[in-house]
Amino acid sequence: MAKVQSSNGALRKAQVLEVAIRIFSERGYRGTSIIDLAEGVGVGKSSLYHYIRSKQDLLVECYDNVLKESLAAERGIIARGLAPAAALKEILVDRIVYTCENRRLLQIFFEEEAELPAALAETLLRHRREYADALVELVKSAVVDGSFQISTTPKIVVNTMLGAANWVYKWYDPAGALTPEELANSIAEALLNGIRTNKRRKAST
Amino acid sequence: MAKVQSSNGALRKAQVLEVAIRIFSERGYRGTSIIDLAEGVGVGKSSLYHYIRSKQDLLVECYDNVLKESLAAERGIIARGLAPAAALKEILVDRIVYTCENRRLLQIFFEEEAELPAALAETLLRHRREYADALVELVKSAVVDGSFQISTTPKIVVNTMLGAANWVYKWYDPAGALTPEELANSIAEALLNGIRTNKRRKAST
DNA sequence: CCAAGAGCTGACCAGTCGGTCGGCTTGGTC
DNA sequence: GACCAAGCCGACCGACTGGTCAGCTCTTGG
Repeated sequence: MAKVQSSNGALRKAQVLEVAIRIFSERGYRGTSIIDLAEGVGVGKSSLYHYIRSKQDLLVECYDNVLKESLAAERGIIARGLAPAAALKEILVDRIVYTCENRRLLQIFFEEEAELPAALAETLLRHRREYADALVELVKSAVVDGSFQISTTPKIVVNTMLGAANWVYKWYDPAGALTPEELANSIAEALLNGIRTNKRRKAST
Repeated sequence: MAKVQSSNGALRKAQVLEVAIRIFSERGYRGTSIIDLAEGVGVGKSSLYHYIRSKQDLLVECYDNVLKESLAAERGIIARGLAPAAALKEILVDRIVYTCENRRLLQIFFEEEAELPAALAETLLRHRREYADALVELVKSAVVDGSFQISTTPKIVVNTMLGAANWVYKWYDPAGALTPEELANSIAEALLNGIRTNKRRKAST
């Protein structure tokens, strides 16, 4: 009785990943023991191994999720054929919203690279480059079509934007006043329109 | 012979910290064993304990260094009484240069918070808030005096700028073409002048 | 009503961890 | 040439790690 002899199995597996994301993000991958995870799920530690093959597999799954989601989102937006500047903004906003809604997962994604098996580490690097390169191309196009006006290289511009967007995982507060969408639009506009060093305008009201 | 029965002691201690920064940043604090550090320095692991009290002390020292340096730099610039917009840019540039020159240290600073003893974790939070608050005040002043024109809250603007600046530790390549100063100026200008979504200009050439 | 198997477990394993300790080596100083 | 402390080390400690395994319990389908 009481013990429900459980739930579907696939559900349980998803629950394990969910718990892992929470605890990995709190204590770090290495600082989290299998027992921590088992307690988080509410089972003995041997039971975990019915759902995962190893602790590292959980981490790999985290990276796979982020990688797939990120690239798919970027490609999807580019495929819509918007003007470069508009596409760039959409990608930025989308990424910030995603980051807000998956802070813990993104923290793991950005802070546990050293724990990845060599093969995945390489894949990660390749996909990151691919992601950034697409943005660089968009910036170049936006400069050519006149909608952007940049004072440095496209690569630095892209890294600056990505930094501002990714950093959100460090400070976004889900209990805050703004929704992820509002926040994302604010940041994207601040970046694209600039904080505007206003050299010849006077302040009124 | 050959074995130098060593160097001053204080030198040795500095060397230990240097090695620790390198290896912590490569494998993570938890992924680094005392033996790794000892091998890095070239001594047996018991010998390390002549220079440090514990592994955690090394980490604490990393945080102390960054904390002291960051706040001192910010205060120093503010004390010079520049116009808010100019002070903001100086702080930003200074921070980016510092980040370029201490990538590994900054990586530790941003990614090992979970390993800190509770007392230091609190101090860290307080100092971070202090650092950010000073920037928020500068932004507010710059808005009031008309030199900035922002479309969102000062706090979001500051977090956006800090994100772009701090993220540099993730991608700055010391072998790259730009010096830290050049890079810092590029980023600061991109942020402050904006990537400028240029709505009424036409593209020529 | 029973066999099957999914779900779950405690006991166990070999390895590693951070840290300690007693004592050896060595260079500098009287 | 004797002494001494700084520097250094191998051996050791208890705690904990990720992972395995044989076997128990309970639900379900025939």
